[in-house]
Amino acid sequence: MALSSFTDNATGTPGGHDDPPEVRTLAERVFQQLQSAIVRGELAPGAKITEPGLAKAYGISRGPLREAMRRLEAHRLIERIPHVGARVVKLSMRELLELFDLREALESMAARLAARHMTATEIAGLRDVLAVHERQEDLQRDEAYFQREGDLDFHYCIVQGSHNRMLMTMLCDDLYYLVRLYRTQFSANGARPQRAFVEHHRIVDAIEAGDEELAELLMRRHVSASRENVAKHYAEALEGEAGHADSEERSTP
Amino acid sequence: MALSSFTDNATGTPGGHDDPPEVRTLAERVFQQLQSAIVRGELAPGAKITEPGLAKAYGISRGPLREAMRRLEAHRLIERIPHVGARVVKLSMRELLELFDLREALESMAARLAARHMTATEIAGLRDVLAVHERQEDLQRDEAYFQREGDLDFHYCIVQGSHNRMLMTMLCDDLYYLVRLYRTQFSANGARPQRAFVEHHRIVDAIEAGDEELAELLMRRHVSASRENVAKHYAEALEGEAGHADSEERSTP
DNA sequence: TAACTTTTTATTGTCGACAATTATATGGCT
DNA sequence: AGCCATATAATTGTCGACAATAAAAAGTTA
Repeated sequence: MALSSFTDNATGTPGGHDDPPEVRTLAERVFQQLQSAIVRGELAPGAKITEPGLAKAYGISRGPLREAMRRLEAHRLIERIPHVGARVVKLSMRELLELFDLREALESMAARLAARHMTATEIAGLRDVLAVHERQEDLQRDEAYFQREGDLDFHYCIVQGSHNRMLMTMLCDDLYYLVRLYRTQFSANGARPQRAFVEHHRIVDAIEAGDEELAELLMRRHVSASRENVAKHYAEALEGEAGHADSEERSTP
Repeated sequence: MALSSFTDNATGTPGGHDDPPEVRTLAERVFQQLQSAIVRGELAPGAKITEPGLAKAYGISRGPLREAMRRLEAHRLIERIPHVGARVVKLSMRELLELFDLREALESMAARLAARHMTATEIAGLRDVLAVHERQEDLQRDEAYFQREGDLDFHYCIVQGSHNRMLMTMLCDDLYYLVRLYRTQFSANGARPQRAFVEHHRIVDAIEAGDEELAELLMRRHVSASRENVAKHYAEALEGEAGHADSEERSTP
């Protein structure tokens, strides 16, 4: 059971093909398209979003577009100021570290619940995901993919295994999109694949053993280690280039 | 510093007075009004929300109303089905327990961060909140108030003390409204004020001592105890009245 | 030239109306 | 009577246009 519904979810980048009426309402469709565009970096962080521009670009009216933007705002992918406008969110390093704190709290709980509720078939599916990652890593050393999407697939499975629907929506519908946004924004290759890989295996072992506390602890360390890794890379990059004029005010015509 | 911005936030229930231009846009105003109406139970759980009806009731057009509804949907206060309609959310017992798991994860993290980051003045303000609660409880035994709003004020302060803005918005803007909704929906008086009170004090002690792990542990137990208390009450109420015809399909004219 | 005021422009907020879809009511058939 | 098909009604989805606000440009004065 290799899930691909999370990795490639965007139904129709501009020019895509969606013959079956996947989503029946315009607002829903443009929401997904904008969500994907922002997460992939096609809409630059901090870029101003002008309603007539986007409406014309997507060939729809401003009504559904505004509803989609309201949803994006609630998901923290854009920031709006009344009577002024909306901009694509631009994560600062501080907010990135805050995001890791949230992940540590929520995903460790997810691991605990997964150890309590996950079925045998679900655990088998989780092992399959790890096997796919191992093959991917072993054959072509495509660490970027592993760290970028595959890692999230693993965490995605754990959350699903928690059988807590609120936790699932909160992590998968909200936080993970921010995580992916940060990964494209900071071009964070992460690059500690083999270590993360063995940590993943240990977590699955704990889940399979039904050891709630161990699963929680290991997941907590796993996320915390990832956080420290990011913080370290950031500190290095900071002293490497001190003071650079960053491009501001990019707009979308 | 007794904060009242969370307890009584609703700017203008129908018939209220808001002379200064508090919120400048209609969509924002009707969003807050609907949010308050839902949480207070003025809009019954499961009630169908019809757009022309609400638009006429609030004296606005359907455009801003739909934007407000999209925000309510993202905050999980209403549920929408395309081309069918929207209903006020109706928390099941399972979802309520899921909510407690989320609170346990997030608020324990908040307590840990509060122990790390809270300033002396913030801790003093927190003590003031507890003092107010003590007076309230001691003088008039108004346990309902204490358990209903005051308890949330305490948790609200802790979250503020975490200095994690993402955590703040996630708990205060999303989860706490669901908590209040559940409290009105289940008419959950809770009724373990003195025990919760001493637990609150212990948590503040740990925060003041800067003991991150203890603060986290105590908060975790505190939320978990509240969860078990609710589950127990539910089990009792369940065997008390077995099989009752519940009113369905209440609409808002 | 620099700073302030006024005018112009563009974007956002709001509204009413039409089209598409679903729910409801009516009528016909076994 | 009960069930299915049709027709009606109501609600949702979408659009274009106007009003209100903010940003940008032009003009004026020291």
